[in-house]
Amino acid sequence: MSSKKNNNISSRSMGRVTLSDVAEKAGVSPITASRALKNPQQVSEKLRTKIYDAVNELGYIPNHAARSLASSETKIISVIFPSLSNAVFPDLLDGIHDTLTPAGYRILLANTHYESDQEEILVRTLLEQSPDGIIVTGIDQNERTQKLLLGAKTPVVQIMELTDSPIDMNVGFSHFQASYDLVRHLQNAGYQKIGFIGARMDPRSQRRMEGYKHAMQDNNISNDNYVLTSQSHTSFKLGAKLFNQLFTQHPELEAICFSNDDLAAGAIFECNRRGISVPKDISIAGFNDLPFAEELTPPLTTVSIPLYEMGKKAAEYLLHKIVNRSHPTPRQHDVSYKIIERKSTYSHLT
Amino acid sequence: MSSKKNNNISSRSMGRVTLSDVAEKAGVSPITASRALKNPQQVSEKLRTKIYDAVNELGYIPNHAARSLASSETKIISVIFPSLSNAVFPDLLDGIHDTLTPAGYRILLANTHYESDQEEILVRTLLEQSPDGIIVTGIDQNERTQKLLLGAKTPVVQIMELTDSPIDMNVGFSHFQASYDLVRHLQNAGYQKIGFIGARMDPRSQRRMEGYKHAMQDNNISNDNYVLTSQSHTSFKLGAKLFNQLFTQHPELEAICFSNDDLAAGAIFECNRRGISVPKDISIAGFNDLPFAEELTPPLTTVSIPLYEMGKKAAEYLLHKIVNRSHPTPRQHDVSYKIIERKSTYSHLT
DNA sequence: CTGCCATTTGACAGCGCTATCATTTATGGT
DNA sequence: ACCATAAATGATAGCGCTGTCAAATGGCAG
Repeated sequence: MSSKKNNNISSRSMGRVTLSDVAEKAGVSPITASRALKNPQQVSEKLRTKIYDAVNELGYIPNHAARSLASSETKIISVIFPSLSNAVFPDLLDGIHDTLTPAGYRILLANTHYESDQEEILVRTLLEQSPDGIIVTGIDQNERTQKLLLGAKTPVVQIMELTDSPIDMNVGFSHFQASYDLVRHLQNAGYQKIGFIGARMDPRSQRRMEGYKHAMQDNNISNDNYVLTSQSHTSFKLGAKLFNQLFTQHPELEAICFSNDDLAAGAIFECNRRGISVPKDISIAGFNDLPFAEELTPPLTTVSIPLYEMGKKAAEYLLHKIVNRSHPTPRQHDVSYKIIERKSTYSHLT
Repeated sequence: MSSKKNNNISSRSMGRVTLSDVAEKAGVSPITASRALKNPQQVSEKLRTKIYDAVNELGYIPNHAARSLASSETKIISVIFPSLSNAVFPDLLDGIHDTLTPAGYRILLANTHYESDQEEILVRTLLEQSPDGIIVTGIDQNERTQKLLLGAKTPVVQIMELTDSPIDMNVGFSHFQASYDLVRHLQNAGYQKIGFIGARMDPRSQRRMEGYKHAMQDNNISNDNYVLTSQSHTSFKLGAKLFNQLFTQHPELEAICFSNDDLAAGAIFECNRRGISVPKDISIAGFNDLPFAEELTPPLTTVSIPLYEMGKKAAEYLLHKIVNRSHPTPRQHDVSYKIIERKSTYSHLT
């Protein structure tokens, strides 16, 4: 009765319930059972019911590896982030997840810890899964990584930043422009001596710093001594430390832009502890508009990024290319940003 | 020259470079090439070099699906979390990731958004990948989910909480006990009228509330009116709102325990805004010891959880079972917790 | 009742890799 | 030199599923 190999379960098969078992139980051929699951409308209702019953009775669970091998579709999207502890990435991931999961895709996640060698290794191992799409962070993949990605002929979205020559597709915003705009905004509000504090100095932090520098130059008040950076990992404590360092050295500073909200919040906490009044004694601005930004005392002026939307858009771009076999036009999407002015800066106006 | 099918590339194969191509180029049989990649020490150095050269020259990337199908090993671990925006999970995930990635495993991530029907669906789809292991959050999987998990004969770790009857393995700590201890600690410090504020009220929040209630009962000063919960999603704003509600109604309260740091921080922010002195007018305690807890004004008394370690341990348990085909003894690991006393509570002592 | 089309079902082969077992070649002790 | 043992290589046969194409079935006009 049962298929020839069922009698002596081989060590390889592990006794798993297969589609053939289901088909046999339902009295149809395996291929019909397959269709009943993948394209139900192609199978008469009578057989379909029988097959579904058999599936439930046997507790059949499809084998994804076999399906992928046969159809060269994996329904897997690989996502490579530089970090998870940085709160922007969980938000981004949520957007990606909520778009892909309903479409039947699963997410394979990897974390480079901001090391670009890691990125190459991870891209390589993730490509072994032949994912149907890949999302990578930033636009600074090294050449070999780019070649790998290109060679895989898999849809790719570079996320977070904007580039004129995407590997494939691109969803993000200009960190340079955002930072530039923020500084110009402060300048228009009357600030002149503005400092910059950054940590980790990954490519995006770098570009924010460049935005700051250009804005200062364009206003003819650039001063390299007003810039302080650290290679250390971002934290509240580091924000406090760097703030103390820069502000002690340059008490003439009127405002400081931080490369992210965590550092800025650390500085505000420190000011509260030391009795330095923000924004009267010093104004402070952050970047990202994390949830705590508006809760600080004083609330933090910062740049808001539509992270969840960015994740959604990136996922949609992938799905578009998977379905239509060609990317949406344009292949680049600018999600933009918004300068959020709060009490940590606007004293000079009044 | 080339293998029989190479001439007319079939529509299915998509012209991918296969192991046979590598073998042919290196002048060996496919199986030897396979070994050179998986168990290099089994192949003579001479052939190994040839094979590696061929791999590089052709840009060969192994097909994971084929490997899984043939070996019934997927090198995939599925992780199911209820949320990513809750900051505890990224930390946990980092610990998992950093343990599994060096061991050659990849992470398939899914997010239930705290919906238990979602959990069942996700478990089902993730099982289709035949993961080599699964990590699920909490111990309250519904019966069908448990059966699925059990039937899959895959190593499973339930994480975050402790249970006497794990599906397979269990790494976590007792939320009940942690909360109980925190309240007893406050009582020992002289507090009597202690309130509790909770949100989202997932199983872990529930158990923390139970811990609070039992500690109050054991001290014979239990009062149901001192408990306020909401089904809404946790946020700073909600913490502030619930705090206002409870404290207005019960100004006699001396301390309030919050089900997590976010709510507690929201309350502290609100107190700062309203000029309520913490801990003089009201003491506040949180849960989780997120990075911002010690930076608040005043710093927050809370319960510290070794999240990264918990993730690591869970991953190690999986690896142990995968390698040894039996779970570590004991199959349960208590990562414990630590009560962190900070300025938001200890005024009564002095 | 025949013939034509659309719909439903099935047979076959193969996706790319590895477990298993058989075979060949090198190693070393007497 | 011999044979016993170990190490290196290969042939075969699937893993579980689906693409492709062929066969069977049903419906209906003439």
